[in-house]
Amino acid sequence: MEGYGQFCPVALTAEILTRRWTPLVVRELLCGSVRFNELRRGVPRMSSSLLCTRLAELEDAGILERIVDDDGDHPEYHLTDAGLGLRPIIESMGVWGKRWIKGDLREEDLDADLLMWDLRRRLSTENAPDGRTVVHFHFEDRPKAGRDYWVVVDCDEVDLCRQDPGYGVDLHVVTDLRTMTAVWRGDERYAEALRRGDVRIRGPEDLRRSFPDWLGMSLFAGV
Amino acid sequence: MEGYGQFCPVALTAEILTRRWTPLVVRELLCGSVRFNELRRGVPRMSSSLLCTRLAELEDAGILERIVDDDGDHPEYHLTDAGLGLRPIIESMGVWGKRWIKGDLREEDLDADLLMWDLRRRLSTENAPDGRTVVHFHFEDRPKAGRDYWVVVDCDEVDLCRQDPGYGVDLHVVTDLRTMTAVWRGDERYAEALRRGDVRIRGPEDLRRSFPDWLGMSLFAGV
DNA sequence: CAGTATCCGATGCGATACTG
DNA sequence: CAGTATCGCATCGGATACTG
Repeated sequence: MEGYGQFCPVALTAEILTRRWTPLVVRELLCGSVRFNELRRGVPRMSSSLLCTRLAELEDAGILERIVDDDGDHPEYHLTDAGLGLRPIIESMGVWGKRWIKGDLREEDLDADLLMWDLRRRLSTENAPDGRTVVHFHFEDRPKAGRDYWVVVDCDEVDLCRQDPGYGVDLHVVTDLRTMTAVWRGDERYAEALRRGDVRIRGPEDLRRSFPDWLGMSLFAGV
Repeated sequence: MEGYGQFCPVALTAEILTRRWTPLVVRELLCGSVRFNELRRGVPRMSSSLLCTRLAELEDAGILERIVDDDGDHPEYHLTDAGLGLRPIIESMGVWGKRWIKGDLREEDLDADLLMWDLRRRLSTENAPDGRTVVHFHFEDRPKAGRDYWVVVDCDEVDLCRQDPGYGVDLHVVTDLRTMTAVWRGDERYAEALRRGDVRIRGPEDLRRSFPDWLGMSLFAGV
């Protein structure tokens, strides 16, 4: 891509930051992803080759460092100070999007994998019950293959599975993807969705009650 | 351009805002440009057809309104509230660029037309001398055709000319484009450039002395 | 002044396959 | 797991010319 031919700092920043997928890769890094395949899950529709290219560009721009531990060969990508400095940009993009992009989400922007991956990351282990808790999410409007997710919360670890991990399920959540996404984004209140029956929940009373406290929501839900 | 297929507000914003030239068009609008050809001068390397397309996209996105006065047909582009809400994004991009993009400006990012157009806009008429003042900028490193600019300050109006307006010149500024750009961006202090002889100035003592007070600098010079 | 229209070329990017 | 390599198409956008 050609540059803009402008000395203005906005233009110089735009040259780096407005390439396709780049803001989302930075968002993932800011959210704490460090491994290649972690990043991939945050931008599932991006090809691995393009992710590679973008990571290299970001490294060239001094935004991240690729760190290879000398014993293992599991590289990690860490934001530099310059990279951390991008937070206000990404954050204000999120705030603006939440505030001003109106209307229902497009069908093609719903993505259960992504939703569950985000949810996993923001789930509050502190507020979750002690011991191991398994939550089964069932998106009844999805095709069979992509309908079920199990979230295993154990101490400060959260695992996301596509198969029943076999420990038994403590809490069943039955809903549709659009509703769960809206709740996650803070477009809709959990309690309200529950009341309307768009979310159904099955399990012991105390778990059902505490669930919304540790479920977590999008970073921008508050806007 | 395909979307990102994500419900995340950052992704939704990025779909609109990261198209080529779009952030710069928004920057111009935020700086107060409202007419088509005003905007063009702020993004001189952008083709008029593409500017058209972008303006239409921004209108569709609810970021600006195209206002046609019913008597004349001189449309104006005004940011909506949503558009004004983009300021934090553009501003943080500028701040980041100023802070973190290091090294000398590339030769191809120097642009005398753009510099003078920016400078015209930020010149402080309040601090300028009373009556009409003509400042002649001469970029000695530029080819003959793009070397000379005259800035006419009169009350609260500032005009930029490519020909000597013929009122006589009150202040001559001789420099090179890189130095003037660096001073404008706040990378270099005016006084320092003057001392080093990279800027030479000719005219009455009082004008020479007050000049830096009303010359103005980039919005991001302070960073 | 404020755009449209048209054309064409580069290249960005998606898809797919392959590797240590 | 963490990438490379290759290929080919679509489309974006630059250039240019034209208009009311």
